[in-house]
Amino acid sequence: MTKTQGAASLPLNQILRGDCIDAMDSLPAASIDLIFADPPYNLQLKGALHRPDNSQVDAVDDAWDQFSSFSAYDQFTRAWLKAARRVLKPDGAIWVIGSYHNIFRVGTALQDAGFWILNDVVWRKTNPMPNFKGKRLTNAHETMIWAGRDEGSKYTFNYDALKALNEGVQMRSDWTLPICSGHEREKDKDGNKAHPTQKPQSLLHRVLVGTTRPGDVVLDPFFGSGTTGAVAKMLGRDFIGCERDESYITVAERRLARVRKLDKSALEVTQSKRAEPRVPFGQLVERGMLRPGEKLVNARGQIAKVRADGTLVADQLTGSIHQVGAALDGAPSCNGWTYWSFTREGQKVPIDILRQQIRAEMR
Amino acid sequence: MTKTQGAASLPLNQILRGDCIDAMDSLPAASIDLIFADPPYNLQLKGALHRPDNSQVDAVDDAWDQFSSFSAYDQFTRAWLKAARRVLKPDGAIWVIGSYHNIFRVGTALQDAGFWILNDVVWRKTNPMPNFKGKRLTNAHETMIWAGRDEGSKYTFNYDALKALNEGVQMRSDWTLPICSGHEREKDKDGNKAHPTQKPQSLLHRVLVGTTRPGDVVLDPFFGSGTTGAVAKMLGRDFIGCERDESYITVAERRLARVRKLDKSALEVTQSKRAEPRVPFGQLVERGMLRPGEKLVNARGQIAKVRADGTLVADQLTGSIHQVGAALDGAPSCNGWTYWSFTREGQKVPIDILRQQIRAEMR
DNA sequence: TATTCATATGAATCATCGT
DNA sequence: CACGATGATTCATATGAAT
Repeated sequence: MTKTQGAASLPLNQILRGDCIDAMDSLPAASIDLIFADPPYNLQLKGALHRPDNSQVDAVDDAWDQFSSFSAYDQFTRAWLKAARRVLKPDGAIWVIGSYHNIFRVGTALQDAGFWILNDVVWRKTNPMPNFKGKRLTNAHETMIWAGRDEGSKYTFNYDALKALNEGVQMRSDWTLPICSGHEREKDKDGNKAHPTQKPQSLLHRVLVGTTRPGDVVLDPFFGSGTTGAVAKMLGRDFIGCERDESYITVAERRLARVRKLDKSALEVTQSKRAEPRVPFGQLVERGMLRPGEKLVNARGQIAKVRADGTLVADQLTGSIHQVGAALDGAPSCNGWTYWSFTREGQKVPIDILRQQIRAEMR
Repeated sequence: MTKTQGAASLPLNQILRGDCIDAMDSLPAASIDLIFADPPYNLQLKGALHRPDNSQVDAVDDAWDQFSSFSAYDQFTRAWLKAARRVLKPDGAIWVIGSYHNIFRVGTALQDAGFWILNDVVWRKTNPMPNFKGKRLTNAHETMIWAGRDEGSKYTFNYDALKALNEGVQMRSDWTLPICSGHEREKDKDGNKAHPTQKPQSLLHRVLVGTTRPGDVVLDPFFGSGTTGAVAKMLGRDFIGCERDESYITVAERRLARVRKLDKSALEVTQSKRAEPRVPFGQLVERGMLRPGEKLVNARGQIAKVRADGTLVADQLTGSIHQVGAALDGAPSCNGWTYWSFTREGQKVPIDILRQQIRAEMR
């Protein structure tokens, strides 16, 4: 299918084979409404990584993620961004997703090329891979940059749609969503994951609902398994994908054939009521609601002292509020939140009151 | 107070007046354990912003946040990072906080200068300022970059303390904390906020508990209202601040005078097992806790026999508790201490229990 | 059918010390 | 510096078998 766009026409809802720069250069200038790009992250992993149970992590070690230096990665980034900028309409916008390995290079290149950053958005993963060796923090998020083509671009932003998606509260710059797994994950003929870094549809759903209109043309220069195309088709947007790996193209085409455009009623999303958020006891210390060194007391008048990392000490015992409570009672377990009290103005107050305060703030 | 550091001495727990580059250049090389930097964000705000109720937002429009171009900001960033890198110990690390206006420039400059990014950490604000005009997403987070001085730096990471702070679950790269407000916010003599961008103590608490040791020297090149110094003092770390604005120095010094160091027991945090002394398995045999010839068993019921020199035999296999365990599982490695159990009174007991007994005696 | 248990796995720059 | 030995280390889901 093609669409007349000014004097030229666009190869809509197709995957363009080969290098994305060549593919974008073949399109007319100022013809695209939105670009979503998931470029290589330049991970540069060294050796194999094993889980504590000795299973090996299936790492992203594909040739397409290998660059010889930051400088080589920058050159690559600036080249594809230049081609991307040419095909964008003056009021068009771009999203790029990445991790700390590459996102700072991408952000700098975007600003240097004249794009105007509108927000950086954090995708908080509900189920990230842990840090198996305990040497760093769990890498639990990825970063997306949303930018207009120019400082003055009149970008599309469906404020009320996103507010509705967020239970009537203005959508924030941090999005909590699970990684792509289960039925949603595309498999090859052996049942293995067909693409190492398939993005969840929920992420693209939010991007496209929030920053495109029905009938808009969305370009994805690194199409991969085709999540952008699948969600675009479902939401009644047109897409153009670029991909140089034939096996990914095969997977994406099979996937796209399965996708049906949603009717209006199906588009209405139902939000599940989220459970009460977990509040670590240490947060009461960090936030100064309890001082390190402060004394807590249980119903029998036994005392424990708070430490800077949110653990307690009582007699010879050390551990979490739950562990120390259980040990003092000789019980297998204990709810520390209701077990311990602190003192304010001569009154004993259960520490759970403080947790409730934090939860109230989080809402 | 000063501390002898090699041949030179450090102006500990003081605020150095003037430009931070000059101040850092006056310090000896390789003398600082950790740097926490909250540089200008280069916001480049245009006009005044009003809330829906027509009150005006008190914007960050200070002269110190004005740069003529991205290039000028980059030059500034690369200059202070160079000075910062010189004063860091080889195994030192740096934290830099910023927003999408500047953090991509900072991250690129860090990587180009040879720092090695360990994590990017998202500070999710529980109570961010909304987007009043409904033109973008609520800017609800800021980004921190944590980086070692070099790729191979043996940075400090108190994994177990952070895990304890997070209720026994590995700490993630997204931290949900409220902004600094209320009585924590430093006020000037008119009762107005004394600094436009004061950071919450909870943020620094987590940074310093997680990535410094008691007695470490923490440098903050953009000291401002002195949050880094206040939390460092409280946690028994030494600090050095740099600040060129006399009014901020006045505020910070008044604030620091109020802060009390926590007592020792409150400062102790959960220790890593790696810090425990190493106990050779042979010592269990020497001490008669296990007899030569005694049988050990793994989870699958496979048996190995203890020899007088502290090696094991199973089938044709001989070697350390780790080597025989790994070989039986066909695994690349194995922690023999948790892999093997012995029998006492009909009960299977992990041999690690015996190691813990020896360690308890050593204390 | 409901519940429990065991197993698999995800964009990861993932160890340290002594010889 | 290279190498070998020691030994520390995981969270949330999805899936499928067993009860």
